[in-house]
Amino acid sequence: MTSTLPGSASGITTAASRPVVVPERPALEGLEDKWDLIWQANGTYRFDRSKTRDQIYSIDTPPPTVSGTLHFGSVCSYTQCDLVARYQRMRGKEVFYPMGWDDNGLPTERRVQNFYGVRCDPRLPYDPGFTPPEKPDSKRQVPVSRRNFIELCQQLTATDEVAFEQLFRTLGLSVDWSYLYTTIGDASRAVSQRAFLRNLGRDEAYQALGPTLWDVTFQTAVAQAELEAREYAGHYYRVAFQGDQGPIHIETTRPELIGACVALIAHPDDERYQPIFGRTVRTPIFGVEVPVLAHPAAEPDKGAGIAMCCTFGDLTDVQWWRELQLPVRTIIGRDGRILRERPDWLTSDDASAAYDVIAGKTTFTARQEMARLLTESGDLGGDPMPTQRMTNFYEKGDKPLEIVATRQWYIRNGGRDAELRRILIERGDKITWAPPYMHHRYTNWVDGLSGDWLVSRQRFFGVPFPVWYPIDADGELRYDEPLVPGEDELPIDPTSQSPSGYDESHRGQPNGFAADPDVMDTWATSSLTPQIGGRWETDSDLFERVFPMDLCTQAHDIIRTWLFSRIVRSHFEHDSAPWRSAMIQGFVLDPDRKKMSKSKGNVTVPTELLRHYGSDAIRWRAGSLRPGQDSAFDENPLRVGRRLAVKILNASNFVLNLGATSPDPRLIDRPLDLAMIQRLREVVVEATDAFERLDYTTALEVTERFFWSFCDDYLELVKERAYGTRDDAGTASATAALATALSVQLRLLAPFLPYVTEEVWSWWQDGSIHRGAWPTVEADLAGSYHDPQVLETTSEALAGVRGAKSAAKVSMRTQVSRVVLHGPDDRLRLIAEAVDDLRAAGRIVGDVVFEPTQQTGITVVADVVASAV
RNA sequence: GGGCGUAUAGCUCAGCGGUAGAGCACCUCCCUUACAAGGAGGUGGUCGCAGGUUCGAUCCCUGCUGCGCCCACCA
Repeated sequence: MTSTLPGSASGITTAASRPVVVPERPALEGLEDKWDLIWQANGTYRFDRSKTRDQIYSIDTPPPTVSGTLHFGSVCSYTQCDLVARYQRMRGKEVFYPMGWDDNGLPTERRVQNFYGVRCDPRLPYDPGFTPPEKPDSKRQVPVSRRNFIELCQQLTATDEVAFEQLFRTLGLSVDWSYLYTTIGDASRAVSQRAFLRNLGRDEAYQALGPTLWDVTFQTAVAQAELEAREYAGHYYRVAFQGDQGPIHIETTRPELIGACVALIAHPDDERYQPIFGRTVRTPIFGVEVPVLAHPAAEPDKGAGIAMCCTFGDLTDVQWWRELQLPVRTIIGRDGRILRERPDWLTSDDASAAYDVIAGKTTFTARQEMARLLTESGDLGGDPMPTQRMTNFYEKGDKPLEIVATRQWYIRNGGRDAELRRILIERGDKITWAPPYMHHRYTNWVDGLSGDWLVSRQRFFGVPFPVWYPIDADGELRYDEPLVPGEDELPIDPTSQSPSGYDESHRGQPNGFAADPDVMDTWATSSLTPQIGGRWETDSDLFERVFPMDLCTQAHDIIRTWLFSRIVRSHFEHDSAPWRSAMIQGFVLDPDRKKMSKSKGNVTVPTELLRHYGSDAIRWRAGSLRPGQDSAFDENPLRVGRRLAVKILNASNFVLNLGATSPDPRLIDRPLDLAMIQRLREVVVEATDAFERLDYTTALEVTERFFWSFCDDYLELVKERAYGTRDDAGTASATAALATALSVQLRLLAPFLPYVTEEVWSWWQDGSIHRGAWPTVEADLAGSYHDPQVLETTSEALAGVRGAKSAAKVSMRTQVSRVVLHGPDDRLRLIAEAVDDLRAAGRIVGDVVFEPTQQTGITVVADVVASAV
C-alpha cells in the first residue's frame, strides 16, 4: 500500500515511473475502512482556508436530526451533495463542506422521553445523582428537572452522533470533520442568540400576546410551517341560540366551545340574517348574551350560513375576533382540557352547573357532555351529522391543535407585510434551482404566508432567548422593556445567569428580573447554518471566504421551513441570499410508494445495505436519482451498482496487466484508438457540462454508458493488438489509448464511486484521485480528430460476428472462416480501417468480404468453423 | 378549489421535431486466458386519450383523463 501525501495533487497523469502494483485478486471488501483511514490520515478532504472566495466552493448541508437512525433516503441525499462536492474539488475548487448535527429541539426531547422513560418538569430541582429507570415505561415517565433532562438529551445525542459520523464516513462523504458543529453547541447558541438580538434591535423580531397555534401534547406553540392538515372525524351539531325574534340555528362541530362563544357571524349580504345584525342572542346552556355581527369571511352556503365565533375554535375565529374587536373568552387550557376554574362570564346558576359538568374534561369528552346537555335542554336540532373535515395538526403531533392566547416571539417573514414578502420572493428568483420547478414551491409558500414566524417554544432542550424582563415594584414583568446581554457574553442562559446590573438575589423579586422561560424553535437556529458553519462574527476571515455560499442541498419537504427561514435570516443580516444555487432532492419512498416513517415501520435502514453491497453501490444508486424526483426503494439497483464497481476493478486490472500504464495521447495513431478517444472527448465534455448544471445523473449516465461499451467492444477489439503480438506501433497505440482511457474514466467516475476508483488509482498513480484533476480534453485527450464512427461501426460488425456464433450455438472462441459484411459503402470503409482488430476479436481466420448495399445497418454473414481452437 | 409535477417495454426510468432507448426481468447460448456474484445474442412499445401547429409530432400548443406532491378547506 503506497500512502499518499496531503495536498500532493497530481493533475494529469504522467508516464508511470513508479512500480505498478496490482493485487492478485482485487476485491471491494474492506475498501471503505481502508480508505477512510488513509483519507483521514492524509487530510484528503481538509479545507484549505488560505484560498480566496473565488477559489472556494462552499456548501450548506442540512444538519441531520440526530434521533436514532438515518433513512436510506437521507443517505442518498447526502451522497448527491457529496457528488457535487467531489466534482468541484476535482475541478480545482477548495470545497468548504462542513457537517452539523441538529440535536436541539423537540425531536431530541421526544426521543429522550421514550428512550429513558422520563419527562421534563421544570419545577423540580436538579438531582445530580439521577439515573434513568432501568426499563423505560412510556406510560409512566419519571419526572426530572430541566437540567437533568438536558443532560440526558446531551448524553443520548452524543451517542447518536458517533454513530452518524461513522455512517457518513463509511458512505464516503468528503466532509472536513474538523468543521463539525452541533445546533445545541456553544458556537451555534451564540450565533443563534446573536442573530436574534440583531433582529430584535432592528425590530425584525418582536414579542406579542395573542392567539397561537398550540399543541396540547407537547404543550408548546407551533409555527405555520409546521402545520399539517389531516382528516378528522366529527359531527355537525345543529344548535339553537335564543333571540328576541325566535331561535337562530348554527351548525358546529365543536359544541364544547359554546362557553367560549363571543358572537354569531354571517355574511353582510346574507338576507336571512340582515334583520338581526346588531342585535344579541343568548347562547344555549349558558345563556350568555352575544352579538350577531356581519363579516365578509362568513360563507352563506356553509352550514347554516351563520357561525358562532369562539375564542378560539379555528383561524377564522381569530380573524373575526381581531377584525371585529371581540373579547377573549378562553375555556380551553394549555393541556387541552376545559379550564377547571369557572369563567366569570358564566354567571347564572344553570350556567355554573352546566360548566361544572365539563370542567377539567378533554375537548373530546366535553363535546359528548355538551351534546347531552343540549339534547336535554332541547337546543339540539336533529341528530348530529357525521362528517370528515380537515383539521390542523402539528406535523409531529397526534392531537388536533388548539388556539390559545399566549405571549410569543416572532420574526418577521412577510406574513404581515406585502412588501417584505415581495422582496423575499425576489431573493428566491435570483437563486438557481435544481430542478427549476422547485422555485414555484418557494414562491407559492412565501406568497401564501398569513402570519409572522413564531420562533418561541415552551420547551426545554433548545437555545434560550437571551432576554430577561425587569420586575417592577408591584411584581409585574415589564415585557416591553426586555434586558439583553452584550454580544460578547454569548451564549448565555438567562435562567442561570443574571443581566448586567443585577445578581441572582434579584431573580423573581420585585424590582428584580425574570428570565424569558422559552427556547427557540429548532428552525430558528438551523435557519443560520451558513452563519454557524462559516463561523460568522467569531471568525470573519473564514466567513468572508465562504459566504454567500455556492450551494445548498435539501429535500423538497423543507423548502417552506429550512430553505425559507435561511433566506429570511440572511436577508435581514446580510442583505443577500445565503447561496447561489439550491439543489432540491426527492424522497426515497417505500416499495409501495408510501412515505417512509418510523411509525409505519417501513423505514429502510442503510447500515446493512452499505455492508452488503458496499458504499460505492449505494452511491451509484444515489447518483442515478435525479434531483427533486421521488423514487421507490428497490434493492435491485444496488446489485447493479455493485456490479459496476466490480467491473471497474476487473477491467482496470486487465488494462494495467496489458502493460497499459502510461497515458500518452501522442502515441495514439490507429483509427480505432483515435475513434475511441474522440468518443471519450465527447463524454468528458458532456459529463462536465452536466455537473455544471448540477445534473450529476446525466454525468453518470454518459460516463457509465461509455465505460460499458469500452469494456464490451473496444477492449475486446484491441486486446490482441495490445498484447503486442503483431506490431509494436499498433501495440504502443493501443496501450497508450487504454491507459489514457482508464485514467480519464476513473476520474470521471471518482465522485460516484470514490472507493473503487481510489483503490485502482493507487495501483498505478501517486496521490489521491480525489485531489486529482477532473479530466479535460485539453489536458488529457489532446491529439488529432478521427471519425468516432470507426468504433461504433466496427463494434456493430463484431456484434454481427458474435450473433452468428450465438445463432450457431457455438462458443465465442470458435473460429470463423469467411465473413461477408453487408452495409452502406461509407460505413464498410470505416470498418476496413479497423479490420485487423475485427479479425482478432472475432477470430476470423479467412476472408473478410465487403459487399456494399443500400441498407442502413451492417449485417454479417459468417461461416463458422465447426469447433473451437 | 389553487399551484406544481408526471403519464414511453412486464418493472424502474432516460430521450426528443426526422424510421423508439437503457437497466432490471424474461428467452437462447457460452464454464471464452480480465470478469460465472460473469459474458454473448435475442424477444418485447400505435410513447395516456382527443384535437391543433408542421412536409413530418412520443417531443410543440390546447383540452381531457389518470396518478403523485405542495397549499387552501375546522361554522
